[in-house]
Amino acid sequence: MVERNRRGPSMFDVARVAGVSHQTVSRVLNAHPNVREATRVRVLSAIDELGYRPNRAARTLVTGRDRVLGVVAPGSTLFGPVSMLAAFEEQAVQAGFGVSVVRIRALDGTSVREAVQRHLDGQVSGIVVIAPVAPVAAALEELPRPVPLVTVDGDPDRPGAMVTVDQVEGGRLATRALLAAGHRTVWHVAGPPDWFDAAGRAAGWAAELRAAGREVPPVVPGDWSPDAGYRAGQFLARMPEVTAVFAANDAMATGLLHALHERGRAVPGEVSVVGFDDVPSSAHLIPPLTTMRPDFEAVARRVLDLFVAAEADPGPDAAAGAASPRAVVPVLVERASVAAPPADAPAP
Amino acid sequence: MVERNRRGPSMFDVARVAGVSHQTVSRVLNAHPNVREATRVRVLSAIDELGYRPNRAARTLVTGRDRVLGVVAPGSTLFGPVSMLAAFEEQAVQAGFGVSVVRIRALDGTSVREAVQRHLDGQVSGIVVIAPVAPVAAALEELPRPVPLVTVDGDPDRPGAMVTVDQVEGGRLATRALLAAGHRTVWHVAGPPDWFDAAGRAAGWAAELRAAGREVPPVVPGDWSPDAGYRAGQFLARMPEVTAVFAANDAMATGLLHALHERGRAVPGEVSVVGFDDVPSSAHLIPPLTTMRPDFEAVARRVLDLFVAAEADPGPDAAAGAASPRAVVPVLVERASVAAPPADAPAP
DNA sequence: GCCCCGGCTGTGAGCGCTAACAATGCTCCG
DNA sequence: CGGAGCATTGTTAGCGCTCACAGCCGGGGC
Repeated sequence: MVERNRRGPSMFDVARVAGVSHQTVSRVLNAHPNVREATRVRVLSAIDELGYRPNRAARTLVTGRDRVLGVVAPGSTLFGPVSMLAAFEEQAVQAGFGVSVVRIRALDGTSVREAVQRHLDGQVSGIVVIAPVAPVAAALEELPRPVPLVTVDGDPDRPGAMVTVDQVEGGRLATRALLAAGHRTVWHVAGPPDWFDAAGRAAGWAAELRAAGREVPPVVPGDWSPDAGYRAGQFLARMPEVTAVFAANDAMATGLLHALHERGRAVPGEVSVVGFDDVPSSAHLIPPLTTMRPDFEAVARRVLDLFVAAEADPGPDAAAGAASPRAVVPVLVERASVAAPPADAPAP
Repeated sequence: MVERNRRGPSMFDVARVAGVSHQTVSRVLNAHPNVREATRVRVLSAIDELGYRPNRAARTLVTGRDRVLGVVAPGSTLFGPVSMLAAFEEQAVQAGFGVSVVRIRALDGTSVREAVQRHLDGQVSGIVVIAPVAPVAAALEELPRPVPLVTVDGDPDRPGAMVTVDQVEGGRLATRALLAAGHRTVWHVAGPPDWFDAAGRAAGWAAELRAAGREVPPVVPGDWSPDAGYRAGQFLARMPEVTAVFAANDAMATGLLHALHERGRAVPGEVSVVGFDDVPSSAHLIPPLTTMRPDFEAVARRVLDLFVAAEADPGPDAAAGAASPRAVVPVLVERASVAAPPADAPAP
C-alpha cells in the first residue's frame, strides 16, 4: 500500500523522546566524540523506538555534498565496461557510498559533459568516468571540477587521477605466451583503434614482438565484436604462415575460432589463439581459450581508495593518486588454444 | 583543479539579476503556467548568464521526493540481470530520472530490505527490484512502501507491479522449434530451481512437450554456468536417444556444445541444441547457436511507463500496472544448431 | 462608475539538517 | 578557594528551495 504525505519522524522528535536537544541527536548520528555514553544510549534507543531515519536531502543541503559517487559509463554491454561497472557498484556500496549511474549512448564530449553536469547537480562527492575513447577523455579536461574526478580505462598518457587495466603489459604477456610456445611471430586482431584499451593491447603486442626481434605483421582490424573476429579469421585462415593469433578480446577470439574451424584450420594444432577478458564462456569454447584475465575488482578498489583519500584530505590535489600505481596487470589463463606450431610450418 | 567552499549562484541571485522575486524564478523553472513571456525570457537569460543550476537537495528537502529511481540488483554478472540493468539505466535517464544502484551480493531478504531502505532514505521516487529468486521477492511483501515499487524478473504468481520476460512462453517456443524439426522429445538442462526464470523456462518446456503428447524426460540440473552445461553435456552425450536439448541459457549451451564436441556427438547432425539469451557470442559458437532472444529494452520501457503513470496519478494503486501486460515474449533466433534428428535415431 | 475576477507577481514560512557559538557544570591547579 | 580549562549540552542561524497566501493590476458585467 502506498502511503502519502506522511513524513517520518525528524531529529526533533527523537530529541524530544530522548530528552535532549536535536543537536545532540545530530552529534550521536555523526559519531561526534563529546557525547556522554549514557546520553548516546538514550538517543540511540529513541531512534530505535521511533524508527527514525535521517533525511539525506537535508544533510546534503547544508553540507553541500551527498555521500554519493556519480558514474558515467558507456551504454554498451561490452564485457569490459560492464564488468568494471558491476565491480565498482559493489565496492562503492560496501564503502558506504551511494552510486548514481548515467549511461551514455554516444561516446562524445557533449554526452559526457551533460552526464557529469547532471551528477554535479546532485551534489555528488565524486565522479567516475569510464572513458575508453579519446573524445570522452578529452571532454573531461575542460570541465569545471568542484569534486574529485577519477577516470577509468582512460588515456594512459593523460595526467590526472586514473585507474585502468594495464593493457600494454597484457598485450605483451599474451604475445609472450605465444612466442614461448615456439611461434616465429604472432598476428593480432585489434579492437577499434580509437579505444585506449585496444591501442594499449596492440602496442604491447608490437613491443613484445620487437623486443624478441620478431617480425611485426600488419594489424588485422576489428571492433570488439564476434563478427569482426569471424571476418578476421576468414582472412587469416587463408594464410598458411599464420600459426599464432592474439585477439584483442574474447568475443573476437570466439568469432576467430569459428572461422578457423569452418576453414578446417585446427586450433591449436595448426593455429594457436589467445584472447583477452576471460569471459565466462571462454573455458568452454572449442577449444577452451587461453586468455588474459583483468582484475576488475582490484581496479574498482583502487578507484575507491582514491575517493576515500580525497575525503580525508580535502586539498586541491585530492584524488590525484600519485601514490598507488594506475594500472593493474592482468594475468594469463592458460587453456587449450595454445600449442607449439606445426613442425612443417611454412616460413613467411 | 578542485575548488572548495564555493557554492554556485542560488535562485536569489538569479532573481536579483532578472529583477524579479525568487518565486518567479522557481515558477519559470517548474514551467508554471502563469508567467508572462517577457518575464520568462528575462529569467531564462539571467539563469544563462549566471550559469545557475538548481540545487536538487533543496528541492528534495521540501518536496520530500527526488526524481531518482532506486534499483536493487543482484551483484552477479550473469547476462540476464546485467542486460536488464543496462537497459533500465539507459531508459530511465532518457525519461529524466536519475538512477541509483545498489548491488546485493547475497540474494536474501535482509540484503534486499537494507538496500530498499537505503534508497528510501535517499527520497527516491520509485524503486525497482530485480528479484530473480523467492527470498528476494518475498522480502518485498513485508516492506513499508511509501513509494511505488516495481519488481523485475520476479515471481509471476505474486500480485503487484511486475514486469518480466515471458519465460514460460520462451520455454515453449524453444521446445516447439526442436519438435518442429522432427525430434521425438526434447531434453532440458535447467537453471537453478530457485530462480523464477529457470522455473518458468522449465515449465514452458514441460508444458509444450505435454501439449504435443510427448514424453517428458527428467530435468538435467544446472546453475546457469558454462561448467554446469559442460557436465550436463558429458552426461547427455552418453545417451544415444538424446537428439534434442534445450539449455536454459546460452552459457550452459556453450558448455554443452563443448562436451558434445569432445564426446564426438555432432551438432546438429546427431544432437540439436537451443539456448536462451542470445548472448553476443552465440552467433559464433561451433555451431552457431539457435536461441531465444529476450527484449530487455521492452521490459525496461514498460517498467518506466509504470513509474511515469504513478507520477501522474499519485493514487495508492499507482504502479499496479494492470493495464499493460507483465510479460514480454522472447523471439526465436534460428541458427545452425538445430536440424532434423538422425534417421537412425534409436527409440528411447 | 464600482466591484469582482483572473492573470501575474511578491512575501513569509518552513522542509530537516549541520555549523558556529554560547552556556553550563565539573575538575584541577596554584 | 577562584578561575582556567575541558567535556558536554543547548541555541541560533541558515543551506536553497517550494508551498500557501497575499497583493496588484486591468477588463468586463451591471
